[in-house]
Amino acid sequence: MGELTKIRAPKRKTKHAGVDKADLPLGQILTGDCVAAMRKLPDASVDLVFADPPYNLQLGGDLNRPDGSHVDAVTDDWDQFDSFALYDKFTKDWLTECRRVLKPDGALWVIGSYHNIYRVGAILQDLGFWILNDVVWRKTNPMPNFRGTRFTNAHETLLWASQGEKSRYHFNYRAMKTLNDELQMRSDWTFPICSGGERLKDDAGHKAHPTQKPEALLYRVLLATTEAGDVVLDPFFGTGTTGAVAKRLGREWIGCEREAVYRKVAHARIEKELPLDESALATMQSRKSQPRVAFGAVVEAGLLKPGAEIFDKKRRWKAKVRADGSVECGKETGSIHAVGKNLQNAPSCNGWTFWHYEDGGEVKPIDAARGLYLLAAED
Amino acid sequence: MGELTKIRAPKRKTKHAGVDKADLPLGQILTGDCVAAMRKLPDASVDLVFADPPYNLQLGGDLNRPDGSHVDAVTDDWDQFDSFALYDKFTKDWLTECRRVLKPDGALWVIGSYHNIYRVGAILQDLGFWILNDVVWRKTNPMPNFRGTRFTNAHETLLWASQGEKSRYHFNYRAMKTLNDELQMRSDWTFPICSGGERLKDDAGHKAHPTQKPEALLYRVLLATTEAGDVVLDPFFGTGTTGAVAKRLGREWIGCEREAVYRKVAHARIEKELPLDESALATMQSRKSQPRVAFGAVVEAGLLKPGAEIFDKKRRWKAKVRADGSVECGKETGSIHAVGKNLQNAPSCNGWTFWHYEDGGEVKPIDAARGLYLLAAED
DNA sequence: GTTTTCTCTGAATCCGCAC
DNA sequence: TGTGCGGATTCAGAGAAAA
Repeated sequence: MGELTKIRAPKRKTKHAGVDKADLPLGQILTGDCVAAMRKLPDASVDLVFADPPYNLQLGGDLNRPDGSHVDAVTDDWDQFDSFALYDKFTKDWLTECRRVLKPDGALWVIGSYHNIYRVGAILQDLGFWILNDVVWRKTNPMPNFRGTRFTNAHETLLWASQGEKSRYHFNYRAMKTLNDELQMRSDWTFPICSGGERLKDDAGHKAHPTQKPEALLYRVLLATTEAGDVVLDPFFGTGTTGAVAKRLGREWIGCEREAVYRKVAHARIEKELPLDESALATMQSRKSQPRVAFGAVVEAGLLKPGAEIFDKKRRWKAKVRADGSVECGKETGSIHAVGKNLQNAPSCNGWTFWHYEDGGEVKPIDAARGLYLLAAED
Repeated sequence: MGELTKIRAPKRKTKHAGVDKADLPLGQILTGDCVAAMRKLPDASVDLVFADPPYNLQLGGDLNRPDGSHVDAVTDDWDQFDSFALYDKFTKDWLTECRRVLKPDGALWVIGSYHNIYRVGAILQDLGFWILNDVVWRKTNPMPNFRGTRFTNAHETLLWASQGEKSRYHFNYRAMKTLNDELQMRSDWTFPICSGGERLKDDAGHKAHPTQKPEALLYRVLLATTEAGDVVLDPFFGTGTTGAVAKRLGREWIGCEREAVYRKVAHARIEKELPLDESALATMQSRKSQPRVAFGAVVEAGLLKPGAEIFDKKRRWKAKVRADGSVECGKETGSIHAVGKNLQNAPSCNGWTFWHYEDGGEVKPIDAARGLYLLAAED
C-alpha cells in the first residue's frame, strides 16, 4: 500500500526547497496596506495569488432606475484614483510584491472590469507574468443598463498568469473536465452574482461589502489551479470569500485587508466554514496524479457490493454490479465505461462519473467510491 | 405636416460641418501600411473604425525599435521587453491615426485576444479614447486545447470606444433590443467561428486568410453603432469582411491592406455582395429619435379635453387637464412630468407613461393619445 | 399550506436640447 | 460654458406580502 501512497502524493515539482509553512501567517488577515503587509512574507512562499483589486470606476452623477429608485453605486474611498498614472503605479506596486512572494511555479489570478483590467493586464505582462488564459465571468443576472446607452455590462474578466513563459504552473485539467460534464472547461464561466443568503450583511441589514464575489467563482479558481495544502494569498481580502472557499477546500490561506470592518466580518465568516471531508476532495483530484483503479477492485474492497444497483444521474438506465467488476443492463454487459457508452450510443463514456449509487440516502457518482478506495489504500 | 416627417428623420447631430464624402476613397482598398494609408484621409471624416490588428509580433520589416534602430521582425531575437515595446508603438501609431480621421462623435471597435488586447486597451485609454463596453465573442466551436494544459480559449474580446468621455457616440439601442428578443443586448455575444461556405478559400483550396472573422460579428457591430450611409474604415482589411457587411447594410466603407493577395480576394468578394433594399434595412427606432410632442398640442387637437381627469395607474393621484396643457392636482400644478415627479417625490417622471385616462371604458396611458396625434400628423 | 404579486437590488464610467 | 427641464430608460432573483 505504500506504493499507492507514493503515487498519490501531489505531483508538484519540488525543485525549489521552499519555505517552511510554519513561518507563514496561515489563516491570518494581515492589516494595513497590502504592499506593506506582503513585505512581511518571505520570497517564494505562496502557491497562488487571487486578487480582486479596486476597479477604479469613474462614475458621474447619480443614477436612477426607470422606476425612480436610486442605484447604490460603489463610491468608496478605496476605489478613488486621481489618474490612470496613479492607478498604474498602485497596480505595479502590488503586482511586484505578489511576484516576489509567489513561488517560481506559482500563479496569479486577478479579476476586473473594462475600467481597470486592460491596465492590469498590460502591467502584468510588463512585469514578466505570462498570461495563461483570460477567463470571462458571465453574469446570469447583471444590472441592466438603465438609460439604454450601451450594451448591458454583463461580464467581468479574470486573468490567470504564471510567473513566466517557462514556469510550470499547476492546472487540474481532469477536475475541470469532470466538472464540465466531460467537456474541456472553457474560458467563459457562467455564474449568478453574489446575492441572497450568500451575501453578507452588516448589523443593520445592509450589504457588508459592495463587491462581494460569489463563492462558486473562487471554488472553480482554487479547484483548477491549486492542490489541497497549497497556500493561497489574497491581497484584497474584503469579506474573505477566498479564505472561506480555501478553508472549505483544504487549502491554506493568507489575507491582507485595510478595513477593520471587513476583517471582522471575514473572520466570523471563515470561523463558521467547515472543511470538506477528504473523500469529497479526493473525487476532485486530477486523474493524471492518481493511480488507475479498476472498478473490480472497488467491488472487491466492498465499497460497492456485487448485486448493487447503479444508475445514471437522470435514472434513465439501471445496471447491476457483478462480482468481477463488470456491470449488466438488460442485454448490455461489460465494463462501466463500455456499458455506459453503448446505452447512450455515445462515442465514449466515463463510467466513473456516468454511473451513480445511493449511499445513506444520498446519490453519488461511483467515482466517490473510488475516492474512498484510494483513501483506504493510503493507510 | 411635411414638417413632422422631416423631424422624424434619424437625428444625427451635424454640429461639425464634416467632409464631403466625394473627397473620400469610398469603396476602395488603400494599399501599403495602414498608418501611411490613413494619412491620405482628411481629419474627422469617418464615422466608425473597425480594426482587427495583428497580434503576433511578426509585423513586417518596416518597424523600428523605440530607439529608432531597424528591426528585422522575422529573424531578430527580441527580448520580451523589446517585443512588447515594439507592439505598443505599432498600436499607438495606428490608433493615433484612427483618432485623427474619426469624427468627434465617431467610435472605434478593436478585436483581439489575450495576447494583445490588454496592450491595445491600455493604449486606447492613454490616447483619450473612452471605453464604452468590452464585448466578448463567445465561440460556439472554439479550437480545443489539445494538450490539456489550459482552459479552452473559447472567446475573443472586442473593445468599443468613443473619442472621449463627453463625445456623443451613436448606439442603436432599440435595434439591438429587438435583435435580442426584446431584452437588452448584453456584452457577451455568441457566434460560431467563420467556417464552411463563408470561409474564403484560395485557388488551392486553402483558407485565404488565417483569421477571417464571421460576418455575423460585423453585422451586429455595424447595426449597433452606425446608420445607413455612414463611413466605416477598416485599417486591417484582410479579406474584407467589414467591406462586405458594410455594403450589404448600405454603409460606405474604406479599407487598408498591405497584402495584394488579400486585396484581390476582398475585391472579388465585395463585388458579389448585394446591398439589402431599404425596407429590409429599416430598424426599430428609439423614442429619442421621434419628434417631440407637447402635451398641449394633444389637448389642442382635442384628443384629451380640457377638464378631463387623468390618474396614475394605481389611482393614488388624480389630476385635471387644463386648456394650456398643464395639469393640476391639489396644490401641484405644472407639466405632466413636473406634477408626476413632485407627487411621487421622485427624481424624475415621464408624464406620458405615468398618467392615464379612460377611453371607452378602457384605461390607457396618455402616451396612447400622443400616438394618435402623431398618426394624424403623418397624413 | 400554496400560489401569485409586489418590492428591492446588483462593481454603472448611463441624456440631450434649448436658452 | 452652465442651467433647466422634457422625457426616455430595466433584468433576474430573492424575499416579503398578499391572495
